[in-house]
Amino acid sequence: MELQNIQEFKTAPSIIDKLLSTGLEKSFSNGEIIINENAFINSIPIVKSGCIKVMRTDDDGKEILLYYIKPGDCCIMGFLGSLNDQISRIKATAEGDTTVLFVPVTTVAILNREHPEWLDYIFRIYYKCYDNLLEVVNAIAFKKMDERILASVRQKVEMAQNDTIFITHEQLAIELGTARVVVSRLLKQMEDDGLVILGRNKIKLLEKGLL
Amino acid sequence: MELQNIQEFKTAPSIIDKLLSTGLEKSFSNGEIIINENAFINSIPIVKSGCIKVMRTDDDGKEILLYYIKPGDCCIMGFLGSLNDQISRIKATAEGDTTVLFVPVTTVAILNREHPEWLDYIFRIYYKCYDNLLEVVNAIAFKKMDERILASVRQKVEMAQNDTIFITHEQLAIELGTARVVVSRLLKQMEDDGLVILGRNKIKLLEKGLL
DNA sequence: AATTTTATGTAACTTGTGTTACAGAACAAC
DNA sequence: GTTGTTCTGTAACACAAGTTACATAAAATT
Repeated sequence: MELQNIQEFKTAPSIIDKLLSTGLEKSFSNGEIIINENAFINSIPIVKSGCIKVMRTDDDGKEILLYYIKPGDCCIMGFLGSLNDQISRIKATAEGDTTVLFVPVTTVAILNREHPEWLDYIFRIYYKCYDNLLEVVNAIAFKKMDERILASVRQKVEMAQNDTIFITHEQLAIELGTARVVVSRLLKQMEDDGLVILGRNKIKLLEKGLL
Repeated sequence: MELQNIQEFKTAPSIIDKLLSTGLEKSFSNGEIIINENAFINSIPIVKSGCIKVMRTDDDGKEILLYYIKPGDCCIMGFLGSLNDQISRIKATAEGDTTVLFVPVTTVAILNREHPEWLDYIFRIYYKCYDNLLEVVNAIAFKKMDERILASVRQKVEMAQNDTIFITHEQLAIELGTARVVVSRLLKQMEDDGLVILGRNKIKLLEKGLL
């Protein structure tokens, strides 16, 4: 995904010039930390390729997955935190090999002022993140763990564009904020129900599990 | 709270003029619905006095409290939803007598373009809401119900600036997305532990409950 | 091949929360 | 005062999820 493909920038190529000329491109391999919890942020990461996984970490080390940032999107929390001179309350890691363009806040300040298309972009991404977060709240508050596991597997299958995903129960448990045994137990149940087929380090989603 | 007191507007009184000349002021009494779930939004509510309570409603009618919008703040989700021609996924009601200035999206579009101070305002509020939501996620995911009840009571005590709040267990239960019996049970436990004193329709927070 | 590490399966148990049901208390309406 | 309504207290139970403990299986390392 190149920046040219971001819908708001198509009519304003000068935005892209500004981003590329002042931004710093950086690559990360799977699992690498991009933004640490409690890190001070002074630039905004725009995903060029790959994917960023955004987690919230509790004071006592428990984590939970918030959402993924896909190519063409940016980490809006980084954006806002930097504007408000705040510290990040989230942890962002690379999901697969990922290339990120870090845009300094000084550039953002200029773009805010001079390019309405940039604002359209920011507001669109913000809405998306916010909406995602609301879904997370809803899921944690009202859904049972088996539903949440299935939803998570479905999402990963869709992202991988492959009915088989490669992940351990432990990793899934961390993302969902629960314990490994719980995930193993429920996945086994789902296998008995014909929703998935399990293997070491992999989960295959069957047609029945698609809906 | 008059708009003059919003920090970003102090150096840009023309924003206030624009808001007042195009906005529509409306008053609500306690509990009245300001934005309905699934309502289409075409204006942004800025709270002048009182307070707006923002809840998320599940498909099957279950609710959970997201946050409060206090005087000088605005409902950012309404803002974004309107920009993206989206439908509201939240329900906003008046918490006590509340006066709201509804600013049409057309005005917002102009302000975005012409007044950097307006953007500063929007971004500040946005950050605040986002941060609030993250705290909600954290609470639901990792805190036990008794902690959440106590936190809720503390928040209400602070907002009321009075150690006694007037609320039924049922109302508290709805806000926390649980059942009334659960709240009654845990509150009673908290009373036994000397954290609160209970009465019909009221909860008094004791010093021991403050920390 | 033998050993170690990592991932999974399973059982037994605890705990927190949701559910149902009902009784009594406080309050409001008549 | 009597009646009806709303709120709270409590008990008994159901169930989802967390916890501990250990066995087995698969992969990696030596």
